[in-house]
Amino acid sequence: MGKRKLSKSERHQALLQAIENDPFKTDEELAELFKVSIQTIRLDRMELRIPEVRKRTRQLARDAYSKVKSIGAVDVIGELVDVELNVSGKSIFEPEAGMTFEGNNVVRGHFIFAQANSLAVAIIDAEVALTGFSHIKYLRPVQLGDRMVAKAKVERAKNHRFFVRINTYVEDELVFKGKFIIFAMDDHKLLKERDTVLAEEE
Amino acid sequence: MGKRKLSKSERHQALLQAIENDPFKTDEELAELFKVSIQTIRLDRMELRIPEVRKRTRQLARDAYSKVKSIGAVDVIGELVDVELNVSGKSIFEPEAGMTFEGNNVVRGHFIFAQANSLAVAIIDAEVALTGFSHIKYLRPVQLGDRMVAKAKVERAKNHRFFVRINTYVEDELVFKGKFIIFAMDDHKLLKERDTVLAEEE
DNA sequence: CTGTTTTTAATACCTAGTACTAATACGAGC
DNA sequence: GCTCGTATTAGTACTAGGTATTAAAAACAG
Repeated sequence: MGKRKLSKSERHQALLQAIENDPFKTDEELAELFKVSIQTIRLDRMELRIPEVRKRTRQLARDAYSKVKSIGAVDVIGELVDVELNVSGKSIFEPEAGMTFEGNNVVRGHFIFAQANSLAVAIIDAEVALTGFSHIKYLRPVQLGDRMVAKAKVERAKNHRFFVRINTYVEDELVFKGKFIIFAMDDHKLLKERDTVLAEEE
Repeated sequence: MGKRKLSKSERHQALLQAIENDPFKTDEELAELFKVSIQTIRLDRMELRIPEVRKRTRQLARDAYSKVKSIGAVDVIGELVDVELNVSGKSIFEPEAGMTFEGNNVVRGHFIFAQANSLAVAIIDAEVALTGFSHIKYLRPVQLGDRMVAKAKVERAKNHRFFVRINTYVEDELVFKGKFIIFAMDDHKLLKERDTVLAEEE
């Protein structure tokens, strides 16, 4: 695999990736991985505003714990513009304070995800939609104050399944991309019933 | 609320509770909470085999991340004995190494949960069962080598919803209790379809 | 070859602990 | 009262995984 020495910006990209798919790595491990000193990794993290491993994992734990993970339950994140049902759509979202990591101004990934997810669901003409997803990629960190534009395109539709591609941009720079599979359901009695039962059980 | 000084064992109980519903508390915060010194808290944690806050949260993060939380996907945890379909059941489970927290021998909660969940699902006579749950309580830590006996009783059944109470014991001492709601479904085409589609999308 | 950027090094400090030793307080029985 | 044993608190040395800062060395670009 890639052995030649990476440039700073290449390393930054690789670092974002590496931490994305294993947030538990310490600076020491990352330094070994990229064959640079620990200090270099720390500088990189500063520039990329990536918090230390303990804060990263604490945040992960908190997210999971406080069930903010009920992303599916969020109504709509972002303002819808240009919706052509079952074909394409666009949404604009400006993250607010409280959506960032402690201290710095980098927007937490699941809000970016949530905007994309909301849009994917919104453009499908169905009463109830379930999402499956794959090939999600966060390309650059998004800052507080950035204006996120998500664009959706339905690539295929088969039976009641829609394959939707979402690209999210900040000032024409791609920050996120993902493929979503939306299941449109008419018969949604089951889900509704489940919710009401859970509610009735206090 | 409870102001009088707690005895050691009372404090131990309270400590388990406190950490259960906020695993992010540091020893310092716990010490303030119980009006004892940090050292006392540390001694308590030792005795109860509760790891430090950083390990607790790292574990939480890992659990959430590695989606071992796909507990629903686990086939069956524990050996079924005495099953009377749609009425009651019992299962026996002896946790193995690897199901404990790093270092000490305390069994991780989701295995206890998984046994209960498995049993609840198993005693319901249906092709596919979805679980909703509530009122879960871990009462005492379970050690490696403990033999966990889970007992299930169907309390109510309405339409295709079953309300199941599970109590888990170690040597006749209650270690876990929970109420589960099981949704029995005949028409499980949707779920199956969802899986095959996700698989076909590599 | 000089100037700038990038990388590495070195140091002091921080949090939230472990591991250990030692001193003190508290209650029960006599 | 005093004494024994448990419970609690105190104190010290050490650890991981950092932050923050200053300074030196290396790499590269014109």
